[in-house]
Amino acid sequence: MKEFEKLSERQRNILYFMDQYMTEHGFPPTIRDIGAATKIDSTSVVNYNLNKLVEAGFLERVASKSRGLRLVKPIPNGRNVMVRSSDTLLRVPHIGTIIAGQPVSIDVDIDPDNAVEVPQTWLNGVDPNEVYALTVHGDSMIDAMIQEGDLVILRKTTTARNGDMVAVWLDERNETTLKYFYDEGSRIRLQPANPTMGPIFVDYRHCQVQGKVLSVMRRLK
Amino acid sequence: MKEFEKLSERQRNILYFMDQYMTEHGFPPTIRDIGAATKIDSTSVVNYNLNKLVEAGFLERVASKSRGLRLVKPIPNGRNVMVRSSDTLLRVPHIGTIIAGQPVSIDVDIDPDNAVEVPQTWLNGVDPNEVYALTVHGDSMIDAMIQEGDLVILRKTTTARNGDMVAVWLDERNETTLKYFYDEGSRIRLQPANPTMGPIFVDYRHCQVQGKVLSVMRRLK
DNA sequence: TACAATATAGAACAATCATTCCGAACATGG
DNA sequence: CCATGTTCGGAATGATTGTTCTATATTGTA
Repeated sequence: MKEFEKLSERQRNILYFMDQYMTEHGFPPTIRDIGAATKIDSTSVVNYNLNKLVEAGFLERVASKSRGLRLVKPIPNGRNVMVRSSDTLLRVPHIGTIIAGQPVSIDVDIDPDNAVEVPQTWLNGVDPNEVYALTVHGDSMIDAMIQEGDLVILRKTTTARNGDMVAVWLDERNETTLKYFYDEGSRIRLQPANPTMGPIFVDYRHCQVQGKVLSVMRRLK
Repeated sequence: MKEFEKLSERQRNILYFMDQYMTEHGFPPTIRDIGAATKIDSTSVVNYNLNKLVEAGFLERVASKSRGLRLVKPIPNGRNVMVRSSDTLLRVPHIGTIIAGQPVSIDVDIDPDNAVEVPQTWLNGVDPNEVYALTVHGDSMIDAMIQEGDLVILRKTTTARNGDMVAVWLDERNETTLKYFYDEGSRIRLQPANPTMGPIFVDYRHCQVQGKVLSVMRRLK
């Protein structure tokens, strides 16, 4: 990154030390800590360079507060664990599994312990309160490019717009499936994500939307 | 959580405030900050309760250090962003795309601006420094249950164990692909994730492992 | 070269901050 | 009820820590 290279060596060392100290201790170092670590034995010089780093956008400071220091921009080859991230982790209730042979069951009483932590980004701006997660069971979602064990993040809804991937309950076939939704007036076309597979057509009365898929996450072993 | 309920109201308030203050400021509050927020106007009482919380395993303290305080156990209904043991958002360098017709290119100088924020959980405990992310281009990964636009989280490695899903470069076929890896001694079997598709067999000399897939994330529109 | 801007060093200062001590209030079990 | 342990309040103490000031180098530039 160009911006990082523009910094003086001392300033880069300060950032590296901040990064390391934060991950190690969970709180920022003092000016004197920084000085000791970067071989600057004048607090004013450390202070000077810290202000430079604030100007450069790498740090934020809170005046007159001990350790009133925070990394706000990730640094190359750093842990960057404690960098204030632009994203937030949200706890999404994990309310069960989705199996082909059953409608999705949405429990009313949500166990807060039973939650998945998902970056807010992956909710596509949807209100977190109407989002839930399901684990996929069985291989029947293969035509949706979804396999056993995948975590599906859904938005609670009973309607859908064309092009949405939705979880639908087909009472005629007695199965739940994940497909792209297209309302063709006289019928609903449900298109598999896998382009090698053909669509299925159902009457809208036999096609109950249970949720709109926001994202799919798969964890390999 | 049973253990949390055993705490006094003051102690629970302290934890909530800690959690809030940490996410807001990026560093822990002082004893006086805590006192002001929880309506305890004696620093010694705050100090007393902080030590109780250390005994209960919710906090860690560093003696005689300002703000030498850290949450080590997630609290119910808290943000828990800065809790050491809870899930953390990590910045994973997003170093390009994976396309069937090309080997994966791993740039040496990583641009930290080009990063994806991923919950640490999804790294399966792998050292964050050897993890990178790629976006999938083209439909050629369909047999790996991966489609256009998917984000693949990989661990940098040139070796693989049986059963790993790996990104491999097949110089004979001139393509990169994601498959399950099985060393059968005389040859390498590369098994698609999609069970309806058959494996391919290659000589190990023509099968260069570029990374092990840790997880796959798909964001629907 | 001369001038200005930037960077460094050291010291003194002032505010922040954790610790400690004492005594009182409160609870709990015998 | 008493005895014991826990929790609390207030204040004093001393160490930690950020800020400021002055003086000196270093660098870049006209």
